[in-house]
Amino acid sequence: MSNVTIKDIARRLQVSATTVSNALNGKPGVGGPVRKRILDLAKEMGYQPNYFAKGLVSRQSYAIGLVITNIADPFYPELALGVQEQANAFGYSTMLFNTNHSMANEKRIIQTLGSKGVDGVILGTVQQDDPNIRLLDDLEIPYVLVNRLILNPKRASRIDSVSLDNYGGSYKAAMHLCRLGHTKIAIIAGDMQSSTAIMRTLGARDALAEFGVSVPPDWFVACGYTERNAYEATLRILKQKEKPTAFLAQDDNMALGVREAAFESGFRIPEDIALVGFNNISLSSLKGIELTTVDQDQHAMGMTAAEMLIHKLQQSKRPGISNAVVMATELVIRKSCGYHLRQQVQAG
Amino acid sequence: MSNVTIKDIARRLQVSATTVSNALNGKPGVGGPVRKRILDLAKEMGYQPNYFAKGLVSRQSYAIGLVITNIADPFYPELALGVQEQANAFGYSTMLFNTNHSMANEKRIIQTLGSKGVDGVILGTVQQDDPNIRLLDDLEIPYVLVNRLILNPKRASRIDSVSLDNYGGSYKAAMHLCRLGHTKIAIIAGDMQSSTAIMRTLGARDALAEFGVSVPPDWFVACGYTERNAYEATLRILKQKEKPTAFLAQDDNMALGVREAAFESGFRIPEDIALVGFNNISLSSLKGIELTTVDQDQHAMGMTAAEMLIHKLQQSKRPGISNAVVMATELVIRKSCGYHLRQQVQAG
DNA sequence: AGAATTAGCTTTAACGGTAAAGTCTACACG
DNA sequence: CGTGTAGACTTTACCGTTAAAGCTAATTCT
Repeated sequence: MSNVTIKDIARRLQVSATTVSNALNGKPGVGGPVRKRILDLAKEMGYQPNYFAKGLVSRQSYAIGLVITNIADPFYPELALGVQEQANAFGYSTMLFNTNHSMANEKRIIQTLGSKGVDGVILGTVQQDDPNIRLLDDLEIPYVLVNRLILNPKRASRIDSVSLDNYGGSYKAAMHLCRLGHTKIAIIAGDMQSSTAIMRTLGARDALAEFGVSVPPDWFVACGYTERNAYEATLRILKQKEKPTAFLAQDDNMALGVREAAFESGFRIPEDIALVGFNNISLSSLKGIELTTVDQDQHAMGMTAAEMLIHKLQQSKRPGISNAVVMATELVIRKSCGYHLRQQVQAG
Repeated sequence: MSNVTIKDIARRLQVSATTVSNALNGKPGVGGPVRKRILDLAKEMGYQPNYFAKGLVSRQSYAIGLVITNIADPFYPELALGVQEQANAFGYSTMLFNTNHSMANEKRIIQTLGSKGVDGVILGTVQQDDPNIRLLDDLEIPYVLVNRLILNPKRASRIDSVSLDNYGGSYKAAMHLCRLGHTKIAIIAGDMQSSTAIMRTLGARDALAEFGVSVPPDWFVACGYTERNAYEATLRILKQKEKPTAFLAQDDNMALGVREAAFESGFRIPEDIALVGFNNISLSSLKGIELTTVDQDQHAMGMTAAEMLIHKLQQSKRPGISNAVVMATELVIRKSCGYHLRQQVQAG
């Protein structure tokens, strides 16, 4: 941090500190020649305004916090990138924090964020009964939820959010399996405290119901979005006498866990077992994986969330209007459900 | 940000602001009963110290910057996670920035970081003739290089860094191909301005030289670490009359690009073409991919870099000692080179 | 007992920047 | 020719916290 201050410049030019400040900030009340001398000297001396002093006066940090579960989960990097690009475009910086799915961590992070004076927070980790929303309210930190939301309509109506059409995406995925004739379907769900898992489960069940299909309790496992847990759950399911012919994973990572477990148990995908994921992470398109999954645009979601937050920060006072953006999802049909095989049969 | 200040507490308790400050910071000179009353009231009123005021006095932000090329590159999330975990453990927060491989962005980011008053920077994007190192010096921001370094011994001796044994890892990878009998080997290199690519190239060439193998100019392509470029370069190489039997990719992403291009050109891996990557990103172990690659511990690298930086920040003045940690690499043999086929042949 | 120390507090000043209210000059206007 | 006023600048005060120095009364030392 350079240690040239406004006062140093003022002293050298025999003017007051206020004049220097005004000149540097393009404010009126400074004559042309003086202004030029100030600007020139500031550049020459490498003047950098002191962030803390500015923040102390303006109460603005131009920093926002992004809270996610874990940046190493392939779902998040694109989202984080979107947030950062948009934030930077508006002159904001981003502080990234990982909760590792722990509410206690979430709490600590929010407190840290508060004490660091961030202007706002983008929260991607809320759970349904999350007390930390209250904490944000108490600390008077503006926030926007991303990817997840609060379903309770009483609370939701006052909260800004950017989320996915999880219900619709999951509905489409389940429909796809039903149309391919599957009736024995297992659901590998995420964390049922998260709105994503709740809505994806709802969408899937509604689609299955239309075909009169229901999922036996043994075949519905909530795995908390980890590949490892999905892998183990699948091994267990595939050891049972009665086996499903299709797996609906609520996340591509978990789909990969299912995939590994299926292979290890001696099944082929898609010939023996059909598999659908959710999120369309980059590696799901790789040759040999070619996972049928639900696509959405994490990057756009991140950008939208950042834009929404900054917009909120920039309007002087809370106008009482809350905004819930829902982003579209799209089923991407690749090979893990065997749809391509069916087409060949039809053709022949 | 709560707006309870030390002065509010002082007024309510009829003591001076300094006494409140001392009590809250556990400093001596405050009597037991008064101290207790201050602490209780502070908690009751929800006092949060003002970050800017504290920073203005202490000149410490307890924030560090992490500069990488792109968080969406699977190489970085684990590194970022390691940095953050270690930083948090020492009470520091992390601001993440992506250069997108642009030096101009890197410059702007460093300036932003300077003006935000970060205590130090972990830089994962330096190039060989990088002028932004000078910028960091000028701004007097302590920094540590991670993953990349400055090779020029004159400059390097004064710079802290955490890097990989890129030479050794690449040497081992190339050796593996040579021992399998390959003599027609293409190298898909990264950005030759980066130390990683330079050292990996050196290691590979030295290993090949031991077997009398050299790489024709057409078969050496610097792709700037992107899957897309690697894909295109491979398509081009595989259209030539003379084709390599093995590809040495300096990065797993690029290896995946090679893989897709090879499949698309009608070749099988490993039967027709052997492939080695570098980094051992998580998806390289997936069934059907099973990429032979060079493993290292990004998480540990991130943690080490953060620890080194914070250690540097905490020792009062520059002791003049610089520290260059090199982390081990290990060849992970999977199926993309056909080593497992060869064993079967030997066994049969 | 008188001097020296100590605990427990207060006052002052400073960190760097800026808003608000002043001062001073030059010039326009009736 | 006096008055008003706009422009260029300065002075003062404050943001919230803390370091340094100062004060007072009680305690310890000799």
